[in-house]
Amino acid sequence: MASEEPQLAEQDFKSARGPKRRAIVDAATAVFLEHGYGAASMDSIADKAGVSKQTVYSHFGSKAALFEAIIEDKCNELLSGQSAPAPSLPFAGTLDHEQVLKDMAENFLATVLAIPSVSLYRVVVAESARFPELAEAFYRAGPAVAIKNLGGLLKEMDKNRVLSVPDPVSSARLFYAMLRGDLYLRCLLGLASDPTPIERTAVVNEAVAAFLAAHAPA
Amino acid sequence: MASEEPQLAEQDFKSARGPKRRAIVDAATAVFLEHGYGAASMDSIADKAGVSKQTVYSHFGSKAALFEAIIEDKCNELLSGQSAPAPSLPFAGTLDHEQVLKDMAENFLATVLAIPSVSLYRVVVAESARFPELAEAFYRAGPAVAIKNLGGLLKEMDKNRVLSVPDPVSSARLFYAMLRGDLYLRCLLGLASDPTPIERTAVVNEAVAAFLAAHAPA
DNA sequence: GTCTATAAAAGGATAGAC
DNA sequence: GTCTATCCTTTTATAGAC
Repeated sequence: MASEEPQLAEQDFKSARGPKRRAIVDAATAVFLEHGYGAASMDSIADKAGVSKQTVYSHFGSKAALFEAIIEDKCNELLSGQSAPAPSLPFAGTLDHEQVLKDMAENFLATVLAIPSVSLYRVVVAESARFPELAEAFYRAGPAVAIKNLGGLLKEMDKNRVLSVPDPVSSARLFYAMLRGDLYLRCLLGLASDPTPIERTAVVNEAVAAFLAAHAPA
Repeated sequence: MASEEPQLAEQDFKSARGPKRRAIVDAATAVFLEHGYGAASMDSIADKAGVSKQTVYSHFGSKAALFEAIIEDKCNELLSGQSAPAPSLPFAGTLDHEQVLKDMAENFLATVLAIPSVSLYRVVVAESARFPELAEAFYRAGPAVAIKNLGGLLKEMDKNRVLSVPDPVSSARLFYAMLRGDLYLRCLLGLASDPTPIERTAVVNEAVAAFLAAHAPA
């Protein structure tokens, strides 16, 4: 049944069936990320998209359905930067492992400290009780992938004896925890906003230094 | 002006002016922490408190004012466990510094992973744009105090040469960042709930071990 | 102070024309 | 598919009696 309507590719989710859909998606994304689920109204989304409210309901059946579609899509988009399986593993031992970790840390922090990621995190955490599937989708698209990739890299470094990493997955978790430090917390609370590259680098250097000291080869 | 009405002590905030006020505070706390600001209705708070809605408005003028009073109070209450200035500093050098750090870490994790703290954090982060004063009050009552206290302790340990801590405040931030790891994230997302002491201890041991390795005396 | 109504407004969702 | 107009529930806030 319904075999004539195949699953939409990621690009089609936004643009398929006319340009109005794209306008709705863009508007809903902006409104939900800025105001959260409760404070976002279907009226404001329709206004911002330049369409009538009924058109919004024609494309997405309800506010909850629209929210789920937008947020799940945004999880995959924003966190896809962490999906790269890291530098090709066979070369991990020959590269400067400190620089590899610093690059990964920089990339991670630049992503998660950016305003869209902070907004997405706020919304997902706030609505995790009402939309548990979104919380799970967020975790799977972001932290889970990042941990898995870094874990693989650390395992390789352990084999090459440049680091001592008896439990690569735990160490990967610890590494990202170190990066999600005080600066991240202050961004989430709105006390700091859009940190400069200098601030990010300071966090990266401190975390990598501590991580290397804790995993020095025997 | 108004000098005849002194500032209320913390206890009086809840119980002064009749027991109904206390019932309202308790009900509002429960409802706001469970549902967040937007999804909480004044009707549900009045119902849960067993009073009429008008009584709620008589004590607190508006929903926003009630929210601010409740959340700020809860920040001070929940995070006061971190306010103890740590074991008396003169003895810091003579105690087992590893055990001191483990105890602090245990105490910290037991506090922040508990359901009320997780709920409070969710609400404050979610509403940080609408109530920036609450975000600041949260940071000052919790993370700022904890960092300051641990920083003082680390400074003492550095002087006593049991650890090498050139920048005590940065190291304190790093220590707490390590503790707010994957388990904490999963609790915020509702993917894990009320972790067991065993799970907490595993995080504590890993974080303290890494921290000690990174700050081994020269 | 406290309660029972009652505004007054906002917001989610639908009907029906084109 | 899209729009205008409307329904109806929820919700903040207030009026007025006791």
